[in-house]
Amino acid sequence: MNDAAVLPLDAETKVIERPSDHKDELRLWLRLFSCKMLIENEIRRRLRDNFEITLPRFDLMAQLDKTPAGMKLGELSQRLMVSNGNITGLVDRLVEQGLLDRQPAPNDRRAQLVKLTAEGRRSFRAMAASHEAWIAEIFGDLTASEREVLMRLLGKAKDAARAAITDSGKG
Amino acid sequence: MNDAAVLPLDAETKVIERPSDHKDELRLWLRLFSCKMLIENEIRRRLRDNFEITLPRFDLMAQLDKTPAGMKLGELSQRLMVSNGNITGLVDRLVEQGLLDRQPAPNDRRAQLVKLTAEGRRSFRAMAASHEAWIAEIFGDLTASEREVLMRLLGKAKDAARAAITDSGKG
DNA sequence: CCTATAAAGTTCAGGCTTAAAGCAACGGGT
DNA sequence: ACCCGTTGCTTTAAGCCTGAACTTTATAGG
Repeated sequence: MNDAAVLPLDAETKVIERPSDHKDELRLWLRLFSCKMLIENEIRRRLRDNFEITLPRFDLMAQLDKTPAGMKLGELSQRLMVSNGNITGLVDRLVEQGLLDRQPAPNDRRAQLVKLTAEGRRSFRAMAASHEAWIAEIFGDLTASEREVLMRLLGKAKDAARAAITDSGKG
Repeated sequence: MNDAAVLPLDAETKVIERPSDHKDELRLWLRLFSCKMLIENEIRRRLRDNFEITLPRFDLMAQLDKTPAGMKLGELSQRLMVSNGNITGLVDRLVEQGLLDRQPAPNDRRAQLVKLTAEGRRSFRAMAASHEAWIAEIFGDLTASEREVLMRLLGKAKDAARAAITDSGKG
């Protein structure tokens, strides 16, 4: 997933002469992947070193911080794009840490509403400030307009991906 | 990590009036993340449904397919950007499946060389063809020049991230 | 040769993640 | 009221992943 792994095209994997291969799309995907991996690993390390928290827990708290009214577990699962059962365990651990609060949802005895506790919110806000600065630092070498273009193209890629997914009958 | 979670800026999280916050970098990161997640989940599903293989195993085999001479475990760990111990287990399972082959490295009794077996190579090549087509399908809505720009900007982001990481004394 | 340091892998505990199966509650149709 | 498909969540088994401690081998300096 590293450039060094992709760029040195040897004789076997030469791209040029083939009429309709798709090596460049593949390279784009690999670069997207490695870019994400690089940043994520660093953020994970800093969250651990500075706040002794894992990235998944931080991400979950970030979602909750945006919705003070609380969220249902299934909603969290959609936002974080992970499986149902994953959220159950993650919330369990955060509740045990005293950062989250589960309560029955009104009008639906199946569902639960999850919120940040006061401590959870305080704790998250402190971390979020640093986190935001780290991200800004990492993307600092890009100009505002480059960031804008990147944002737009990633949006387009995302839409295209979603279209490809529903076409293939994921539902 | 979904746009729906990011775009609806309510009163609390308004961006405009603040002079030097970094919400746009954050949104860029979130979009990169969700874009990767969307594609990865779909690829994982297709690999599973069509070939009964996991994404990490496929990725590892992809690295080995590029270097017929074989790779050391540490090299794999760097390329895939995952930890050492992770590779050990992944290789164990692939060897057990008969897709990989471990052998002692020449001139260094600590190291091992890992290669695809004949079956592993055959198996990978079959999967790789489909995989490449899927990626092309997913990125199909982007024009060649859009892909080129995206590639360049992601490269720049990657370099910037690497710089930020080594600056902070990761060594 | 001897020692110190570094490097390559492994092991371990703990946590993250998925897919699949299961349970309870909802809601529409009859 | 009853059935039935759906939804919200939990549970389980298996696999993925990390960080840290550890073993073995290599390498450099005396």
